[in-house]
Amino acid sequence: MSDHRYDPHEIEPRWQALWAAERTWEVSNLTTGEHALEVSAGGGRPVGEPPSSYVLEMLPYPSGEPHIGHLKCYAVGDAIAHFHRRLGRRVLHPMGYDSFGLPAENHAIRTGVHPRVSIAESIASFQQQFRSWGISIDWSRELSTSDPSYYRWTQWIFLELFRAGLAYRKEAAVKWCPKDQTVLANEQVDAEGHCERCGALVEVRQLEQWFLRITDYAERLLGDLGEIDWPEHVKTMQRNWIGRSEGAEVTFRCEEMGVDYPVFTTRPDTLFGATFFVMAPEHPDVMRLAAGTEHEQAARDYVNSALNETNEERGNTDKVKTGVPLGRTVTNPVSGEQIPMWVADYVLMEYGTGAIMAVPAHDERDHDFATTFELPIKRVIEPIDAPDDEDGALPYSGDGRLVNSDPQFDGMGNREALSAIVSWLDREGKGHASVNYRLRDWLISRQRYWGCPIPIVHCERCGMVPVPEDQLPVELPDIDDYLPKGRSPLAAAEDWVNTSCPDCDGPALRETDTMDTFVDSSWYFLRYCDAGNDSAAWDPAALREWMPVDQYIGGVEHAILHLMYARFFCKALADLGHVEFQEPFRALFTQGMVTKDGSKMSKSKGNVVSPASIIERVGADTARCYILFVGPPDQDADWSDDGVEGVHRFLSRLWRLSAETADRAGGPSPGLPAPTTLEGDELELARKAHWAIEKVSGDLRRFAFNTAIAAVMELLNDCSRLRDSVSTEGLSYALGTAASLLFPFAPHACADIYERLTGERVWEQAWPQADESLLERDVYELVCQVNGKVRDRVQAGSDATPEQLKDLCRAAPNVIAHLDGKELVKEIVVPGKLVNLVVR
RNA sequence: GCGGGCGUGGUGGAAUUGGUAGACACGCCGGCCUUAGGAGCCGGUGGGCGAAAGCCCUUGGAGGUUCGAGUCCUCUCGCCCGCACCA
Repeated sequence: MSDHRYDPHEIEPRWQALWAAERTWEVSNLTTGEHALEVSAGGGRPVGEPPSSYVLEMLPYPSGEPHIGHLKCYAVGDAIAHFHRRLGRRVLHPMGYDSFGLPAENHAIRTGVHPRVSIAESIASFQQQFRSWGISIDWSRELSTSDPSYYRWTQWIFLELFRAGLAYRKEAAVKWCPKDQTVLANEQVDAEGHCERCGALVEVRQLEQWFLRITDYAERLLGDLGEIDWPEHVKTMQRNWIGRSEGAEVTFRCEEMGVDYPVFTTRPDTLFGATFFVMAPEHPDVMRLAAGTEHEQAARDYVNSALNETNEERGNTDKVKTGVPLGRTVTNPVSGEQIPMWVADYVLMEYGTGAIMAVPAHDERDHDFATTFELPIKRVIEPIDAPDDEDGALPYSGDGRLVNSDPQFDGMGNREALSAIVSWLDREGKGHASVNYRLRDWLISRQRYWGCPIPIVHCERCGMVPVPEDQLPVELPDIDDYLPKGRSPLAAAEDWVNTSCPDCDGPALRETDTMDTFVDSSWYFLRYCDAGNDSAAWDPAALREWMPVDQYIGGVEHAILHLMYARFFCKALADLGHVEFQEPFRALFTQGMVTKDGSKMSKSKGNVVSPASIIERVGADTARCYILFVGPPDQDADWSDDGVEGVHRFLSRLWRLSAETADRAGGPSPGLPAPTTLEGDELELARKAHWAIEKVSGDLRRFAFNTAIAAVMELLNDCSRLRDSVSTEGLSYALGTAASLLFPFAPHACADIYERLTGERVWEQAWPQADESLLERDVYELVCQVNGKVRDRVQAGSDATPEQLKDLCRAAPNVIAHLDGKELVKEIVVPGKLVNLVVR
């Protein structure tokens, strides 16, 4: 035994230094001309591989230090990036930081350190650690969303949306976080009505805010999901969030007030069963309707208490229904009946029109309400299977035939009646077919300091005026007091706020709200394509080269918000002529969480495994391999220190055997020559190497990194077993292949091994190709079954005919024993696998 | 309630198209080497019966389709995730 010892602390920094010095992972844009020749050469790319690849992991929020989840995400992305490179593709694999936002600002409030300073420290820490992980990043394109050179273009995009009418201001009932003192997007409030950031109970306030018109894109956001290679559960979440419902808008008229009230319903077929009408407490007409009636005071009390309810209280479906009558009626447009108007908190202002027709016989909620307040319940749909069952349970929401409606509809199937009734409403001018979405417009303004300023000036004479492009960026002024006071801290920066109108030069005030950080991250992947451009957000030619992103990688927690917003931005920018594609991310991979002892890592539980400490102990290659080996990367994985040791042993054995073999060979063998005489163990080992090539290549394409690493482990196990019975050349070939295949997961150790064995750089080598002739075996083990049970195994030639296979099976000793005295009724032959004899 | 997913040895997991269940690893047991081992190497390891050959059982549970089911179908239990008074 020689004194070779696997020492990641020597190996890893050495290769990192080389990659940094040579800028190995940088790619330039072909449009600059530098690489124009390279693309035509094709670089030995296999047929069917596109010339370029954009591999992107979701950009990190730089807070403190990277955690184990980052390690997993970048281990996955880096494996894909390396694999694509070695398939001959030019790979864009950039890095940046989502550096605006509340955590940095709250930290500033606590410590007095300016967010710009604390963010810079975190970024330095992230960058240093990412380099210590050996991730193959093109650092020349690094960006930070809080940098004026970046947010200048965030502001430019905002103004493009503003000019197109896609950014607008309106007063609305909005979610307000009393602790963070800011407005939140609907998506940032959890189901129980808590602020996603700080957990405080969210309140509702009427405020004028900035919105982006994402609802205009609801249909396209839904439809285009069919064209992208995303996990089905993420697409489902987006579909549910968009919440498309088909139905009709039907007008109910209040004759006393002379006002028409449209409602949205998915069940116009039940219109004849509408026995009352309910408005949301927030509906602007509620108090006007109740005024002067005996119910005025009760209605006022009810609305006040409903508005003070939390979402949690109000959303509880088990709660007994509450409401009060308004003392008015509306006309049922099909029956002409006068039905009473009510106000109740089970109707939501933000969905549909804020008012509903109530059909207690065929809707559970309306039924509860009608039961509580003894309102009439009128069945208009009868189940077809039980037409005589007059006492059939109500509410009934299934299909059936119409009863108690109009003679022209009675007896019709309800689905047929639905369209017939809608056509009738349409002809009478009382309604029309309609589609409703759950999706709301995106509220993007925040009354906070550390965000991208909204580039608008408010002028007394000209109104809202966009800041001219040549005056961008509107830079964030430095302030001393970040404390939220219900208006943006920017409002206190008077020198900055007071400005002149770009149009009339008169006195004007700057908009003091900043943008939601999701705006910053909705376009960063475009900026990477042309990160250094200081005359435009991007050169369209640069986007043409890289976009859309070939493989996007990140956590499922962004399944709805970030991924929906980024898709919306692309579609809006495409409509404005700035990009030429509709979908930003062709393929998406969502990695699972890393837990410890079965639960989420957290400081309070004291179960945090820090990447820095694990790398200090076993090195980056081991940490990266372990996190990919522990299980399928889209599933949650529990961190185990014992498991890490196992992977470390594997890398040690691979490195040690390779170093010894390189010594034994007396020097590197360029080109990794395969052994020429292939027989016996030599052949067996070569076959194993080619089996591993085939296995790892397939596994990488389906993100099965755990089985890919297991295949290399098997190859190494064979190398160890056969080390003394094969030639040094044969052993070198197998070990070099192992290193080549494992390189995407353990780049430092594998670069080191490959150089020792061949003198060459593994990342410059084409991905190995399996030799078909070595994948086929001339003999294999034929499984012999009787009645589906394995009874024996015999050697069979690959070229044996089905008849010969049957004969072999029938001749197998243990098969004979089970055939004894039985009648053979059927023989199933699966060539290459098994023969099954069916006997009676 | 609606939608999606999962359930395999002591543990993490494998089985890609309906074709040998348990690859690979952890852990455990035994052995070698060692002054020592939290180093390294070799062997064993789903359960039951058996000296062995071998036989039986086994992928949450119950049925079904099939020559053959972890994989497909029906029902059922348990867990996880998303949405939820969305008209």
